[in-house]
Amino acid sequence: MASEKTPVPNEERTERMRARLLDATLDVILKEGWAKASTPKICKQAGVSRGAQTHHFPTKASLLAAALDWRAGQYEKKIVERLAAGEGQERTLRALLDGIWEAMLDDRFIQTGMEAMVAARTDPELRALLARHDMDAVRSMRDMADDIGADPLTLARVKDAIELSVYLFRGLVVQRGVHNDPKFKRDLYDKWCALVDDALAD
Amino acid sequence: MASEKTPVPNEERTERMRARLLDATLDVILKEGWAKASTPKICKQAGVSRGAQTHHFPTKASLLAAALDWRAGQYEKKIVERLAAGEGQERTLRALLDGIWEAMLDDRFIQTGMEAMVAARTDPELRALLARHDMDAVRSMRDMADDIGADPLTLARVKDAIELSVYLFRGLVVQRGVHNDPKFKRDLYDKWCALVDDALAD
DNA sequence: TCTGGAAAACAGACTGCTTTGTTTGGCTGA
DNA sequence: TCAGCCAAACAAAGCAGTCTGTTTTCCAGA
Repeated sequence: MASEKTPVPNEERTERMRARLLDATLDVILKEGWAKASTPKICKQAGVSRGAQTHHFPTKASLLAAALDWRAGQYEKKIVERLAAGEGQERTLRALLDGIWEAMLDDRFIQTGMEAMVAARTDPELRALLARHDMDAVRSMRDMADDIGADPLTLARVKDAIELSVYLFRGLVVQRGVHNDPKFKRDLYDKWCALVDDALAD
Repeated sequence: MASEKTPVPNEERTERMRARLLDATLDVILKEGWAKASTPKICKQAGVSRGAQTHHFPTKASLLAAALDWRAGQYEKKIVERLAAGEGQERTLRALLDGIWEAMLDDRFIQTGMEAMVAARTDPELRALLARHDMDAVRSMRDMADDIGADPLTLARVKDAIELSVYLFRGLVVQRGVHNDPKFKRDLYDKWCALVDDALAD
């Protein structure tokens, strides 16, 4: 009658359930903050029983770690995609900064990352995990400068400018938690770009 | 005999108790992180009963708010003192940045501030409080540039550079929770100063 | 100056709630 | 049948806020 049985393979079921949980984990961290992100809330957000959650992720720490791993992968992908999108246009430092800046504006990835980084200060396991993610992220941002045609000396300076930009943007993201004013952010970004331009155009 | 009774005035008793609690609050946030800073832990750290804590601070939120207010005041004082200390030497942008940078290295004030700022994103009351603190802090940092003899046009640029520095340093503080490498930090600071020098020396 | 009650400061127990991890049992695809 | 998947109940622990009782300071009136 009504029940058309479409058997779902176990492997796929597992994959779906994990994805829903990881997704919900980031959602809850984003909405409630790191401190108030509890497993019951995550399960409710995901529409999953707590039994299912504990089956796939026995401890809360394992769930959070998996979510952050997944997050890092998605973020990396996002950066790469954004680079590929601007394949045609000229490669300038400004274009790179614009790309990083826009990627940084994505709440879901950046805000959860900041929450995790701050929490990692007092959590050794989390710290080790994020240290790896962070090194990868910074390195890939620096490497983006390789496409700019530049002599080795200025290339190093450009890469340093990019790295500094990353940290500055992170500071602005934290700032955003306190004042969320798009215009203010935009102005500051423009000032930053002007400063970098002046510095590198000697 | 043995018990020389020196009655302590209520006013002073209150002041002492409050100070111990506020101090312990920052200690616990620093050591355990925002999420795990509970009132029992704070009381234990302060060597105070929970009854006393609830007497002076009926809710946890009121305790945290008071501690952050106190922190902001201390931080302001610290900056002013540092400025006064270098009264004799010449006022340059570099000297100002050095001062801000050193003040930023103080765990007790900065790390607790970062924890609070991130938590404030999902806590409207905390957010309002920190928004005020932050505006005051940034403004006072900008005002520090007034002592530098400079024409109005470059003065504005110097102030912008200071503000950008503040956000950059905050990004580095967050970074510090993940990698705490003094040399790395120092190198990055030097690169930053070089960049600013290049930008403003046109 | 002395004194007795009011008010404040403090201590500790208790309540209701939330959280995390475990366990028990039914269900489904292999 | 059997192993993995999932749901719900359960146990232990921790937390915030309230309440009761004790000690200390304050202050007004004799």
